Amino acid sequence: MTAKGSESIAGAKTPRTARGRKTLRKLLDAAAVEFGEKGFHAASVISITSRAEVALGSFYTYFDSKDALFQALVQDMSSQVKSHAASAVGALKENAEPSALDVEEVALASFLRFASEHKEIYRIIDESEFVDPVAYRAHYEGTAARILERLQAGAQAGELSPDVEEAHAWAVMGMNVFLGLRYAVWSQDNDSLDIASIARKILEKGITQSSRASR
Amino acid sequence: MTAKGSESIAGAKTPRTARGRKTLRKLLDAAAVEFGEKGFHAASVISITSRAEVALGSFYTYFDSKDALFQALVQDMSSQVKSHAASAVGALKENAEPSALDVEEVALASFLRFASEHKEIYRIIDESEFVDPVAYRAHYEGTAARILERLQAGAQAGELSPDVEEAHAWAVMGMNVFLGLRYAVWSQDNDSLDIASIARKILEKGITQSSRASR
DNA sequence: TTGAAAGTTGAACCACCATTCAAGTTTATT
DNA sequence: AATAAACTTGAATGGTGGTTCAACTTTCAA
Repeated sequence: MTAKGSESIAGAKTPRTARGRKTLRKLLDAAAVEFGEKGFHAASVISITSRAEVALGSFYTYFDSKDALFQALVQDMSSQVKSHAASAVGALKENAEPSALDVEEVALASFLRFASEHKEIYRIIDESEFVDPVAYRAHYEGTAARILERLQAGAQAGELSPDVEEAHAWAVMGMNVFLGLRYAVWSQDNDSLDIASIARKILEKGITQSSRASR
Repeated sequence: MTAKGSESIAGAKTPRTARGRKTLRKLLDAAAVEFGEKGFHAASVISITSRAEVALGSFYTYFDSKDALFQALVQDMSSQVKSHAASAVGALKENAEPSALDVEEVALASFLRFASEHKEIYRIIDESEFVDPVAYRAHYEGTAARILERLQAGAQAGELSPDVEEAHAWAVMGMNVFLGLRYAVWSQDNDSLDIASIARKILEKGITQSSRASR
């Protein structure tokens, strides 16, 4: 779960021994589960430490406060979403020059897969609106900016309408987020790929130049 | 603010005198502001009563608990969003037989107007995910169901693709919600009508039958 | 091996509310 | 005017849960 192995976690005090690193990881994992299940306020520090099988006091060896832990988790989740999509898109570009729509479809499909494996992200990102508003805005503004870049690249290439602007990115993001909530988090029975291809079709004749859309 | 004048509020004890009705209204309005500004947990009962200029104890004359008040507010907000959009769409149908896209555009425009006048809705609905999960699901499932009905009516009329299904409704809802967050709640400088027409164009060639989209 | 640094432990502290309640005031009714 | 019902008031209660801390154990380095 959570990020890689060795880089230091924002907001957490960096452990100096192997034992410390193990404890920190246990705390982060337990916290992700607790916050995902109960939300920030209902999850107590003691519920987190006992899930992690660590003493209450140890918590404060690694975090200044319950808030600091939550903020660390938001950052971690946010950057995981980002890098997950980025690597899926990157992989796609390895082989051929994909169309802008291929890119969006793959980005959504990878997001859906990620969300169904980490259903906590929704609750954690959502609750950051109240616990860490700056991180909340940063998450969505950053995501929208990345989408907009892709769309503008598509416009540049002549595949998408030259009028694409910020609002289009927010519309795409909204679609993706809600499809994820409904079909990755709330239920699993639908195939992610089907959902992604529905979204693709919506975009296909929506932001493609109409002269090409008619084909 | 909040609902009309005389109907009883779900979850609140109905006052029997004019003085009581006035106090209840003050509490509901103060609560909407407090919850909107601080969120459910950071807003204390005493902060609500003192904003309403009412004694702490009076709160419990009208509500069984802080939770009950919040639930009343969620229901109120949810049904206000619903009826606001419904009446805008209803008004549109008075004059002529509008196209399915006209209907969606008007529904979004009215939602954006409503959201910019009631920026609290976002935080209240969002936080209901943690405070009253049943209401949270009900809100989004209900909204999606209403959108789907409209889309299916459009399909019936031959204007929209016959394949429209639940996922399309969720995609539209996601678009609308995020456009509202960005352009009605977070900033105001853009014209709601411009945003609604951008969304309309996205849908226009996305869910319109391609034979017609080519025109 | 040994001392210092790192990490662990859980009881105790404390601040913060949600909620209760008994005593008071206002309003409606006859 | 008189009485009951409705409503108001804010101090007191009780529980929760974040945070601190001093004693203890483990790990690391020389």
